[in-house]
Amino acid sequence: VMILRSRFLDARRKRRNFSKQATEILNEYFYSHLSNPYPSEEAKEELAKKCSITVSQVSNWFGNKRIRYKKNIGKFQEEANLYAAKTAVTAAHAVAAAVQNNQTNSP
Amino acid sequence: DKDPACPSEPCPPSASATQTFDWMKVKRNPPKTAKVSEYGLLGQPNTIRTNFTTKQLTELEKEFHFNKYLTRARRVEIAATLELNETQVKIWFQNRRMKQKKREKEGFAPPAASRSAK
DNA sequence: ATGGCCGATCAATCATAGTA
DNA sequence: ATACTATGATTGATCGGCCA
Repeated sequence: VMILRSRFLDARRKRRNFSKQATEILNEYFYSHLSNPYPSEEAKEELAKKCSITVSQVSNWFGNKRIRYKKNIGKFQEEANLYAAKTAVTAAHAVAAAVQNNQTNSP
Repeated sequence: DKDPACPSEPCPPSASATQTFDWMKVKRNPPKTAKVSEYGLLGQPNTIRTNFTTKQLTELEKEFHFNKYLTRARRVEIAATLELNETQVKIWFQNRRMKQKKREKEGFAPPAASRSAK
């Protein structure tokens, strides 16, 4: 038991939580792509830059987020709605623009 | 990115019915770290993640620095010596190579100056 | 058709940061 | 200081795609 513990003597485990803004950006992406929260390599690089973290960290974040989210969807419902509403604003603009552009849609 | 968006958003009053997408249903098959030959009875000799001992890891690491890739013969030899499956040794090397590549890519300490200061 | 490798991901766990 | 929870990282192993 204690033998197995030695493997984790790596000092590299000095975790530092990401900044609030970074988490904000990551969550925004996650919830606005909830149907498929798998950012492409390019998207990861972009997120990494915006969050000032590495691409690997972005991957870790999404990996952990996805697993933990599906493990207990209910626990994230509140957070999900929060970001859903936040991104809804942006979406609304796009929709509004689209609607205006071709409002010739009638049943 | 795609936009299968909402052809018809039937979300009445309730709320943003955050549905259950496929990725949330994904389930991985349990590890088949076979070695069941001995036990014809119990169904799971080891269906869980193997914890390599320090000794095994040390040996694997040493071999890795000698050769990044294994030959069939070497794999058999190491597997026998460390009491692991050839598959486990093979997989360990693959993961090790990935880890190596990842380190070369961003192997230095990122400044990352940020304190959440919640 | 077969088997190894790659790249991405999963899933469980470790160790620490943050919160009560 | 104490107990518990949130979260970043690590890693054995799986999944799908590609190639010899």
